[in-house]
Amino acid sequence: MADNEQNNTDQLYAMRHSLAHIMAAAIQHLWPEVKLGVGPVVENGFYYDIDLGKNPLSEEDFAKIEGEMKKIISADQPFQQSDKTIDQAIDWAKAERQPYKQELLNDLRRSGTTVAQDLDSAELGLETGDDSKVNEVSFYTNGDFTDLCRGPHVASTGRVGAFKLMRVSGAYWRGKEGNPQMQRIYGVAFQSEKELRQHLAMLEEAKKRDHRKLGQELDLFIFSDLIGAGLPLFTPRGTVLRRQLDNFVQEMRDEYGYQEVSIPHITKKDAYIASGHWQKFEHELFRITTREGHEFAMKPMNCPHHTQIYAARSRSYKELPIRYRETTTCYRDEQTGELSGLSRVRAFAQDDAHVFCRTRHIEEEALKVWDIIDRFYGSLGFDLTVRFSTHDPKSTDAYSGSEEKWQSSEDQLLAIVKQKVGDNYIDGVGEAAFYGPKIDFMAKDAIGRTWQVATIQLDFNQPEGFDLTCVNEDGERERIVMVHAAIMGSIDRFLSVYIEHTAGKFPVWLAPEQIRLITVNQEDAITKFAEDVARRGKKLGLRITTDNTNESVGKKIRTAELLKVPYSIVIGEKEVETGQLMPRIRKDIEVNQQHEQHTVDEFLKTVAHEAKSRVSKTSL
RNA sequence: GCCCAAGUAGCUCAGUGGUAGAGCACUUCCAUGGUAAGGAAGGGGUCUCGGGUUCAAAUCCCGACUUGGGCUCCA
Repeated sequence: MADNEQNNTDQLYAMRHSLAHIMAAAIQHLWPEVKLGVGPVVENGFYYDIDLGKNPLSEEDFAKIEGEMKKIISADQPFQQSDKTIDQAIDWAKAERQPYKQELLNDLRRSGTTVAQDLDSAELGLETGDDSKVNEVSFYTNGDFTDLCRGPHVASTGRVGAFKLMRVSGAYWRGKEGNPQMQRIYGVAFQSEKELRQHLAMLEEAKKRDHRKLGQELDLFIFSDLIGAGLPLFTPRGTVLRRQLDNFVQEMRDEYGYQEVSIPHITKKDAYIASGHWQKFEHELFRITTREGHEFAMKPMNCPHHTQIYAARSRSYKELPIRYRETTTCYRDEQTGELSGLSRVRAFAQDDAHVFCRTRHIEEEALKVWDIIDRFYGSLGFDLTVRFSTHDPKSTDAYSGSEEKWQSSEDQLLAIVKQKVGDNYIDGVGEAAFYGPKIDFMAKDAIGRTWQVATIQLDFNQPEGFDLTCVNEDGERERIVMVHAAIMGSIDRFLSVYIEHTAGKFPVWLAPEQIRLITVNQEDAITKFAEDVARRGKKLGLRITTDNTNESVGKKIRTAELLKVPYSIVIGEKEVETGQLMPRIRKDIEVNQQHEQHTVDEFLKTVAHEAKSRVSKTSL
């Protein structure tokens, strides 16, 4: 990062941090009884956690708060730093009746740290030098408001740029479920009005692209109160999308020697005891008790089932790697508050695959998966970043297996990461699965947001749990390893990302409906001609429909346009006479060639070729 | 699961204690149309569900369900 860029980043941080204080001060002016939590800087802005007891504030209060903030800003009060000893600080918190601050300070005195989260130490006046014992804490004052704070701040309240309060939501004190719920007031802030406006415009754009909205408008999927929360139902159009995306992935996998398998959706609980999932995820399983009292569960993942296909007979090292793939639905009893559109559901299709292999195969197998990931996301227009997700040595009970095993498998994966991207990856300490480290892929979408998508996981634990072996060159049983790989991850979740990425303008190969024929009227010759074109299109594998309804041409064009059909073609007397088509092409595909004439065959073949080659741009 | 907000026709929404509304969609009729909404008529709602307050509840209160914004969680 260039120096002045770094300066800008620091400056923005100080502005946002200062705004958190100004907001807290404003809220305290308006509600003197407010109990303050912490108020850090977050992406695009800041928040402050507050507690107003039984009279919480609502978004309707924002205008009032912003007004008060503006007063503080125009007063241009200087931010003044001062130090207190811990005891003085605790006395201050008591005198101010700020129990949350007092709790933080007490923790600080007790242990030299607030124990909880990184967040806290960023908030506190902690100077955690070499010595963990802290004696002094830092405060900042502006006007009549003083807060425990490490800084930095801008020089005075007049220098905080442009901001807007966005929303209020619940948040647990110090992020712990057992703690009281506070209110978190979010604001966004930028150096200039222009940047703020740009950010708000991006949010508007995101709203327009919301996959829940587009799913409704483009007739892709629905939810039913009768069926239940988090259980999406896909319409014929949505199902085409899923099928096409999945075919793409599975065809690539087959190139690399994967074989499709097929498993039932329930299993005895014993499978999850063996895999280690039971003790960790017992409460997130949909459980079923048979009439004879046996306990089953809906499968929340597929690895245990797949291991049993592998383990059904003894395997020679010569057969390895064995690669199973399967796109199949998994079921997880997610908490209702976590459900959201297609992003988080209770039943979702995974494009899952498991490679059973020897340690020496890991690199090659991981690189094959990586290759599929590159091709898939490349062709859909996503940029990927890589996260190397490792275990957190500090919380050992979250993971299975010995520290030694973890080290060696992480070293192995890291070598692969380095080979592919050098140092160009994010460290994901604590992001590993409980059974092994992962390489996770984050896709950046068309409006700059990133989403976790694909994953390659190394697993040395389940082969132990299920006693998976092969017979090696010496005739001995040798422990194997598993590589888990999902390209889309969950198709449902991937669709939510992809719908928002494309704003519903799917490339021809994915479009639920590729060509729509629009008849000018319902005369026999015209209807017959349209039927003939449709028949020929279908023969070429195209998804082609005819709108022969008794509506005006303008209306029918509008309908096709709203459904974002790539090609619509008006069919009237002219077409019947000349045998030429003048396609109306969706604007994002190709602007210049609207209404150029093509023979029916020429047009259909070009579109069919376009669909088959999975390119995004028309070559008409 | 927790905090806050919302739920009115298939969809988007108006209606705030006194007989349920609009636009689009749907049905029928008229018009037979040329690149983003032709015209008319009609059908459709126990106001999510269950309790309560009231002479009277879509409207106020409580609970459940669903949705949204967060928190917590995510194999």
